[in-house]
Amino acid sequence: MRLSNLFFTTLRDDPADAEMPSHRLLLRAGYVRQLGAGIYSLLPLGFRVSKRVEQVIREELNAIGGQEMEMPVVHPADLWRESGRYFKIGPEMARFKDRADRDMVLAMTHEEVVADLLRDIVRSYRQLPFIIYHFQTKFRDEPRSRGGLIRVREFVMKDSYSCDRDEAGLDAAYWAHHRAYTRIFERLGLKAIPVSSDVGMMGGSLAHEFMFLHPAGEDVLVLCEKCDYAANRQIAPLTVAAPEAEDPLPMEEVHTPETTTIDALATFMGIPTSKTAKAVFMVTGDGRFVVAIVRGDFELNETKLTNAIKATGGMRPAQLDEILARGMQAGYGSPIGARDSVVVVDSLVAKSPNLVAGANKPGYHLKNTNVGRDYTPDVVADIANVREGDACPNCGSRVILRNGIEIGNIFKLGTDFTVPLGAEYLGEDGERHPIVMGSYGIGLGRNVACIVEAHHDEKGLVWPAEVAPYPAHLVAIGANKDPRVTEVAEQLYAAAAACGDASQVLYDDRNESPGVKFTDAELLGMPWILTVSSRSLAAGGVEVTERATGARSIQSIEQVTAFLEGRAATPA
RNA sequence: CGGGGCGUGGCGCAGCUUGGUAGCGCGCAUCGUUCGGGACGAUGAGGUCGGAGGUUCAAAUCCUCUCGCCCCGACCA
Repeated sequence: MRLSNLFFTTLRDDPADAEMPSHRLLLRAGYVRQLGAGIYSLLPLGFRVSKRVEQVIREELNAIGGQEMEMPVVHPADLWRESGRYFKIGPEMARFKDRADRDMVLAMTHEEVVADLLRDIVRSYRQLPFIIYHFQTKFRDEPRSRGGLIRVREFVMKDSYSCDRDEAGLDAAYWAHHRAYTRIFERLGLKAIPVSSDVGMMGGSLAHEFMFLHPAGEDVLVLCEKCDYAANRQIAPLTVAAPEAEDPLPMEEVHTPETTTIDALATFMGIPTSKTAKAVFMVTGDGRFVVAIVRGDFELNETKLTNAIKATGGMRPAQLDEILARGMQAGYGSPIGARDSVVVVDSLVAKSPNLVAGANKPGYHLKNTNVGRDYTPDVVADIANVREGDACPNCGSRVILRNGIEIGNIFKLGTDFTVPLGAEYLGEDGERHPIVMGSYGIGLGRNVACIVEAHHDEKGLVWPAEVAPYPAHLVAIGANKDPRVTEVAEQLYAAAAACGDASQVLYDDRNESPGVKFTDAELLGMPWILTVSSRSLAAGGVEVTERATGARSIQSIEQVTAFLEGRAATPA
């Protein structure tokens, strides 16, 4: 491809809106353009990267027996009513009516469509198992998109679905995906850590997320310093030992002015935060008011809380008036005196004697509160966040916390969709059984962005060869001074073009100064920069620069030609 | 949804406080010179100042409403 003809432009200045390197560089180098919040166009260069990522995924999924197909983006709402998700999912699902006034939705994912196809097509156990997948657009109206391409509302995802006779089959398909994902991320140049994760709105019994470590990641991972334990903090169990038993002391109200935070309270009382109980007021999506009690030295884990009380529709912090309406007091909140509420107490609180809790009265706390004696929780469960340095649930060593970006996930769905939709097969035993499903996703754009996060420098993009839009960037310098430069450059370009894909090389044939061409070549980030100039010709051929290392050498025209024709792995 | 910020030519920005003919850098076009690290000169094109309403003799500037985008949080896979 000649740069003089490529649909792109590079920007000298950083766009004001772009903060993350991936966002900034992909905009500046002319790979993508933003259309709206969380909605992007892929320009030809960006599209080629995306297609190459797609190809890596395709190859590895085909290798585990995946069959590629395509499912629609627009679905009848009835299908989502059948699974129940039409009612469970909030405004993040786009809903509209067609001209005949039928309710329609934009696909957020495709479990329903798969289950619908299964009930239509699968009759016998002989047709199982199989894995189907597609690359398709999803729309999720996230309340907030951020970080450029990392978190968008419209995106292409590879989603695959395993369909099995039983749990054992699902298990095999699940781990086959696990292995395929490991190979995919390796090939993409992404260090991906598989972590155990919450099953979330997908339901199911087992799930892993493949995480790319990044400070801007929205998930917190719990990683063991010693062993290979790795989990999303949303589900990492708390392993903190119960404090030593104490005799319960009489409960006592104390005046504690202006101590609306745990820190202020602990300082005022002269006690460690671990001797306090913190009340967090939440409202569930299904309308319940929750008083969650964790120890003062811990934070509430909303995912654990959600699971502990089987809340649907998520959870939000309660508003002040909602708290007051139930006779409780923000800043001095307490389970004692809670009414019209679900009281959920963290397991560790239940084992910690004589804690200082709020009195539900401004300026007052209660000393020596004890679960069971002073109040009776509706639920006792592990609802607190693991902290850095806590003990690993696996080996007991210290855990560390890191932020991560989810670049892929695998879920054991089981029969969560096939039962409600009636996707069954007739087994060898002559009985009807629901098909057992798994669901596995990888977001293309997010992976592209993470590849950039992992592979760039101050000059620009540095694509791994596996996903680079072109293997090489050919730069002609001083073409109007020395006709041989044009001659050789054109000859190299023709050699690349002649071997099938006319796009083996990006050829900067523009009438630009050397500085512009070099700067753009580095910004665009092809793995090899091939410079033809009077100087290189005098030295015996083409100057070959490896983008990643900056290593330069002069190579013969024959050698470079062999590379461009695919006969040599590298030009140097 | 809460908090904060920003909308002025393709990109980055000034002008707004104190109303008075819309500016700068880069980019773009043409010509010439240049050609191994974002060249130089000359000439030129390009903007309903996000939108609507209002105040005023006069609005980019003041007021009201509204739309959009970014960041933090809530939220979400």
